[in-house]
Amino acid sequence: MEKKEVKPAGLRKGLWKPEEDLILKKYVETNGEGNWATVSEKSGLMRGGKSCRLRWKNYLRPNIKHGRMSDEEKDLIIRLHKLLGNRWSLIAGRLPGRTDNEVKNYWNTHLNKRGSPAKTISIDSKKKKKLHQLPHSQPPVGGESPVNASGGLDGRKEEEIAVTCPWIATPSKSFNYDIKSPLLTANDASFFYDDEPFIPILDSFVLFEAFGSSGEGIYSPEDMQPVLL
DNA sequence: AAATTACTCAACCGCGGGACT
DNA sequence: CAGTCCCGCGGTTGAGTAATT
Repeated sequence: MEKKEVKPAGLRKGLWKPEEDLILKKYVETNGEGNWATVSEKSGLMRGGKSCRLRWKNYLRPNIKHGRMSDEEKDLIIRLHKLLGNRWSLIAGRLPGRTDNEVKNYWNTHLNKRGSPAKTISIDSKKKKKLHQLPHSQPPVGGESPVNASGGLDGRKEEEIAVTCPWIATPSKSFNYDIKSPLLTANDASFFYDDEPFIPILDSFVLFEAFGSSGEGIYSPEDMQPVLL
């Protein structure tokens, strides 16, 4: 399966100019989102579809919030990351006006560096999807690594999943160890994007997945309780 | 004031998944 | 079922800026 994007010659790269933003914005307003692959030829923008989609999603889309993260947002990011790992789109989905890219950047620059210099909780990016995107890069609530508990994943070395955040590594000292629910109730509709309807069941599923559903007995139903809505 | 270093974050890249044919 | 296309995701890069020497 060849996935290489066709890259017509002469496509612009790099920072977007205000004129380009304007063109893209007008294009989306009249044609709607989607069909990014054809945006460049239809709008006259010399940009690839991916670039257009990213620009729209991260900057031009209505209700995008820029600027400093509030303490509440920081806290939520930390808590959600603890639960979900590097699933930035899921985390961003719970932060109104914030994009996955922004959350990811914020984590990497402001929050992750609070941990060890060990660059990242990295699972080899090529392996990550094979792991079914389970956030085992971070031990969930409870401290003990599910990897250790289950004898390792794909023979990964322990160093690779080294915990980088001391407040996670030492849960008893974690300021948020007794995590309640970082997720909101369905009633809190204003908290979510219009185009990302909040589905409690789905979120429960995500959390279930995040906590492991293979019956390894790491997390009892009691453990699950606080995060299930 | 100039040079260097550190930091931030916008954008790119490669990949996997799903829809469609 | 296999191939192709499009979309979206997470990791990484590098330009721009701020801080420091």
